[in-house]
Amino acid sequence: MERSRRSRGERAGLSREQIVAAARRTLATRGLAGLSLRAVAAELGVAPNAIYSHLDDKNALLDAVLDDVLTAVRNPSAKNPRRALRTIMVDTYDTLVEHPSLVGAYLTRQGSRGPEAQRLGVIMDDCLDRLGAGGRAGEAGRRTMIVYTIGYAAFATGWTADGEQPLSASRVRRDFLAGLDWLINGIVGPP
Amino acid sequence: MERSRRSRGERAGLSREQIVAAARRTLATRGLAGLSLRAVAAELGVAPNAIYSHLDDKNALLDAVLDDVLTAVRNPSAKNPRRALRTIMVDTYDTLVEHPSLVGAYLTRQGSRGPEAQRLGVIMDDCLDRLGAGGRAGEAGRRTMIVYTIGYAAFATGWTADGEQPLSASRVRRDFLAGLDWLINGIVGPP
DNA sequence: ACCTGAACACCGTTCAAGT
DNA sequence: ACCTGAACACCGTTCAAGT
Repeated sequence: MERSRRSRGERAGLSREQIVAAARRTLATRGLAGLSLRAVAAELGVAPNAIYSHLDDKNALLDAVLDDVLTAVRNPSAKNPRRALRTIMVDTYDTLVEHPSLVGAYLTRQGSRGPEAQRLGVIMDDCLDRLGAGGRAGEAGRRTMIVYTIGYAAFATGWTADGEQPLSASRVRRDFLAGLDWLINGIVGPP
Repeated sequence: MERSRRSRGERAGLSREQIVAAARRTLATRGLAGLSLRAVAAELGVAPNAIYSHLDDKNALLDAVLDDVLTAVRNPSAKNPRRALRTIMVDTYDTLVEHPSLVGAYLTRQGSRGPEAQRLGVIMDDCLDRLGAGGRAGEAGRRTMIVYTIGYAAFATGWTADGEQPLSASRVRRDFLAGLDWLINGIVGPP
C-alpha cells in the first residue's frame, strides 16, 4: 500500500512468506485477474521487480499461493482409513470452494508439487495401503479421487449450466459426495 | 499474417467463423499464452480491434474456440444408451487431450454454453432417461460424468506427480476408463 | 544479497474517424 | 456495419546501479 520511502540501496526486509501473504490479500480483494506482480508489490510497498529477489517469476508465486491455501486442509484422524480418505477429500473440496478463483489453476498447474500437497498425498497413500489398495492401483485411485475432487470444485465454483436454474451449493456438494463414494467403492471395494 | 493493405474505410470481409479458425491456428502455433487478440488479428491481417466488430471481447473469443473444438466429438450410435454414454465421454476425453492448453479453460469457464456442448448434453440426457435415470438424479449424474472427464483430461495433459516417473498416456487413459465405469455404475446401476 | 529506477516488449479495450 | 489509427492503462521481465 505505502509508496517507495526507500532510496536506492535500502532493504525492505521482504520474505517469501510475506510475499505469499500479500498475494493472498491481493487475490481476496482484486480477484485472480487482479493478481499481478505489480499489485502484490504495491500491497507490500515495494518496487514491482523486488519480488524477483525471492521468487523466480509469477508462476512460482502462483504455485506458492496454491500450496499455501492447502494449509487449511487438516490431517484427518488415522483411526478409520476409509473415513480418513473421505474426510481429506471433502475438506479439500470445501477449501477449494472457498477459493473459487484458484480452482482452475489447481487443475492446470502441477497441483502436487508443494509441501502441503505432498503432506496430503502421503496420508492418502497410507490410507490406501491400509485398505489393501497399495502400489500402482493405489496410485491410480489416489489420482482419480484428487482429479474428481478438484474437478467438482471447479464445477461448483464456476459453472451455471444451460437453461437450468442455478444450483444450490448444498445440492452440488451432496452430488459430489455421492460420486466420491462411488469412486471409493470402486477403488477399495465396498465397505 | 499480411499487414494492413487496407485504408481507413475498406472492409476486410471478416466473419466470426474466420476469426475462430484463425484463433485455433494461433493457438496451435503459439499456445494459450500466445493467443492474444493482437496475434489473431495479425494472423488475419487486420487491426487488433477489428475483432470487436464480430465478438464482444477476448472471453467471447475463447468461449467460441472452446465450443468449436467440441465439433470433433461425434454423435454416438443410439442403439445402446449405456454404451453411447460411455462413448461420448471417451470421445470428449480424447478430444480434450488433443488440446492440452484448453483443458483448464473448460473447467473454469462455462463449458456448457455453446451449441456444440448443448448438442452433447441433449444426447446424454436422452441416454440417461432411457436408462431410467432421468430428472434431478440424471442431471447430477450427467454433471458428475462431465466434471470427471474434463478433470481427468486436465490431469492427463498437465500433471506430472511428485517423485513419480511421468505416466504414460495409455495408463492414464486406462485409469480414466476404470473410474468412468465406476461412476456410470453408480449413476444408472450395474449393467 | 536485496532493492530501486528505468526501460522493453507486450497486453485488452476504447474512441474517433473513415467508407 | 465494419474497419483503421491512435491512444490509454495496464502487464511480466530484464538490466544497470546503489548499499
